[in-house]
Amino acid sequence: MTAVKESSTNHLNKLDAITACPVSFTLTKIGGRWKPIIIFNLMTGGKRYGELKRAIPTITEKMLIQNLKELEADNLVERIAKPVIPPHVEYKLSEAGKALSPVMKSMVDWARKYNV
Amino acid sequence: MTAVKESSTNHLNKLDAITACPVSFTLTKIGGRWKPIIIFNLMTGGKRYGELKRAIPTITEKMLIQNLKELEADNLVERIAKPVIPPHVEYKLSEAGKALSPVMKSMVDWARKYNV
DNA sequence: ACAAGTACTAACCCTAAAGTAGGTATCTTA
DNA sequence: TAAGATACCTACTTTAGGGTTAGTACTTGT
Repeated sequence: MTAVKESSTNHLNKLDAITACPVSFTLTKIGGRWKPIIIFNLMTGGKRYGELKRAIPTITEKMLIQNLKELEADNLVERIAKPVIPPHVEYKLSEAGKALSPVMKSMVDWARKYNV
Repeated sequence: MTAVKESSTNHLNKLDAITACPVSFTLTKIGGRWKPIIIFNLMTGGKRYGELKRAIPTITEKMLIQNLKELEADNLVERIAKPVIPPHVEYKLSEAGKALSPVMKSMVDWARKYNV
């Protein structure tokens, strides 16, 4: 999906961090510009591709599916496609995805207390 | 410190995310390759520059001070320099920095439950 | 016949984050 | 006199994340 140079120090350090530090591991799953926002939007229930797109107006379609695919590959999100025309695809949080809510909540609490 | 193109869509989207989503805000403070690791190392108490460097062998000096400076600018870390030769500088978590421990803990818990 | 709605895909480019390689100052100790 | 210890700094290069633009398939409504 995104070409990665597996021999680069950059990549090796990343792997190191992920395996050595659980926080880093979690961050690779929910980090990035869009994942927290997508997950947040799915917290209130499953949504169609188009609904997500409208809910997050500034995201491009490329970023939206790319992130959805990654979340799906990481088993944080389930994709439910109904074989109809026009397509009907719903994305919803998996168990692991829902289990992120305490993580998100603690971050929100911290942000509210210590922002500016 | 790091030249930023303020007019880029990339940058604008980032600002959007930070202001709209508290999770994104928190992630800008503790995200990246090294910050979680540095913070984790400071959780057990203040440490000198050199101690941190030895505790995180794969980090380069550039990345170490760069991240320490950012953490300091964000008031997550305090820098205490004793005016002696050779220099003696200690870094310790601020109140806001210590307050991250529930955030880190929830991430660790999630990682332990849902990794692989 | 053509636009609209749906959920994507692929090619390409730009930039911020990370890494590489070198240098600085001051004092103590050998 | 020169090496070692300490905490940095600067210029440069590489990598990966994000953005832009265009196009796909299939059917319904006009």
